[in-house]
Order: sequence, then C-alpha cells, then structure tokens
Amino acid sequence: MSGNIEGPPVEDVLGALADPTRRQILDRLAGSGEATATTLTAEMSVSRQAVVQHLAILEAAGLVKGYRIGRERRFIVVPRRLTETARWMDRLAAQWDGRLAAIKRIAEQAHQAGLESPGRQKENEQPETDRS
Amino acid sequence: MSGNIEGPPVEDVLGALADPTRRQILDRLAGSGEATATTLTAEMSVSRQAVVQHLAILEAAGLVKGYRIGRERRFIVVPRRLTETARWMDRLAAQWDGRLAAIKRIAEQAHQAGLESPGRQKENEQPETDRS
DNA sequence: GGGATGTGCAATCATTTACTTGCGCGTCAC
DNA sequence: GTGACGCGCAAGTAAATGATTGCACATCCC
Repeated sequence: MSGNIEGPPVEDVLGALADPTRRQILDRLAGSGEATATTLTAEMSVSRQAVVQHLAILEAAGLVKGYRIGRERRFIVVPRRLTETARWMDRLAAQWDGRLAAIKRIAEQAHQAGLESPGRQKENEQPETDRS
Repeated sequence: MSGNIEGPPVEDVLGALADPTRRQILDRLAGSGEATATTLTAEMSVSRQAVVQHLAILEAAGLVKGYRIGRERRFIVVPRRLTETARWMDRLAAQWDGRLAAIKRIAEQAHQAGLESPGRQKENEQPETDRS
C-alpha cells in the first residue's frame, strides 16, 4: 500500500509548476497559443535568458513543446502531463481518504476501550502498522 | 481569458509537493495514519529538525494537520487541498486544450491563405496579442 | 553583401532552501 | 524529586535555484 511516490514525470511537473514565474509563462503561453522566449519576455519582468531557462525546465517536464520556424523557436503548451499529474493527485487524495477512514474506525474502537480506564490515554492500543 | 494563476492555496501546495523529502513524509504519514516528527525520523535519512521543518511547510500548505496529545505532536494527512489542486490542474489542462483547438483552426486557415504565396510564411496573420 | 533581429552558450551573482547541530524547556514514568 | 523522552527555538552551513550580463552564431530583409 505504501511507497507510491511515483517517478520522474510527476516529479518534474510538480517541480516545474512550483515556480511563480514558470506558471506565469505557462499562462501567457496558453493565452497566446504560441510564443517565443523573446515575445514572452516583452510582457514579463525578467530577462530573456531567464525565460529561456524556464522554458527549458518546462519542456523537460513535458508541459510545453518547442519547435523551430525560421530563426525563431516557438513554444506551445502541452496539456498531457498536466492531466496525468491531476489524476495522480486525485488517486493520492483518494488513498489518503481511505487511510483516514480506517484510522478513524480504529481510533473509535480505542476510545471504546479507553472508557474503561478514564483520565488516561491508552495509546499503545494501536499497533503502529509497522515500519521498515 | 488570461490571468488565472490562482493564489496562495494552490501555490503553497505545489511548492510543498515539489520536494522529494516532503513527498516521502506524506507517503509515510498516509501509510501509518498518524505519526510524530520523531517516529517519522526513525524511518528516514534526515534529522528530526529537518522533518519538523518540512512538516511545518506541509501544515502551512494544508496538506497535514498537527495536534498535541501529551508531550508529543502528532500529524495526520488532510486530503482536501490535494483534491482542490487536482481539480485546478484539470481545469487548467482543459483550458489549454480549448486554446490549442482554437489555435489549430487558425493555423489551418493561415495555411490555406499561405498556399496563395508559396515559399514564405505569413506570420502576421495572428494579432500576437500585443507587446508593449 | 550588410544591418537588424532572434537565438544559444557560458560565466557570474544573489537569494532561497534543505539540512544540520546545540541547547533549554515541558511532560511522562518511576 | 530525578531521569528519560519528546518538543521547540535559534544559529549556522552548504548546495540548489532564479536571474543577470556578455558575446558569438544563425537567419531574415533590403
């Protein structure tokens, strides 16, 4: 049940989305459909090189895709990984929910047992699952 | 249409999930239902204080909740924000999809027009939003 | 060809961030 | 009470990261 941190794809997406400037870039990109690092720079408050580096990270994460036209390199957003990550999060949340429900039941049972010796917590009632 | 970066809640969640150690903590926490910083440290390769700091960030992001029992401070996972962020991502992905579809249509029209003057791109067909 | 425009590479800088160590204090058990 | 256990605060360190500047190279337009 435990140990599904998930690999590189989700990891990279989360890392990429964590930065405000990159989210801003994505937002502008999605707004204009396609753009180059230079045109994006015009509507932002950082240098072109900063935008270029961010775009590289975004492309490595699979959130955008770049292609050459003439002498310019245009980028478009790619929704795929975003959808995947959203699903991953949803599954994780569902897993947490299930786990919480189980714990709640155990806690209520422990509470029942605790009523027999009032004023003191009987914490060791719960096996602590395990660890390793 | 543009400008929905979304505020603090999503921002904090993304930032919190971006770190591998924090995801590991969340995973262990979800596995054991509840745990303290000390018990978590036992199954990880960082110091207790590191875990404490991570838990503070996770709690600020609303991903976990801590409460005192006796002299110990236990934590449980809270799925709420995770679900919200997943939905946010899904909406964003859908928005991207819609935008891509629109651009594709425009591009095809531009391609049609481009057939009349072969060998040269008619790029200025798209208003380019603007650029200061 | 020649100037303008757009790109890519590389080094540098400053801030942030993850992690550590040390210590004082509250809480439980005997 | 005394000792053990767990927690919290604080300062400090080292690495990652966001951002900058400078310059060389390629491409477009006249």
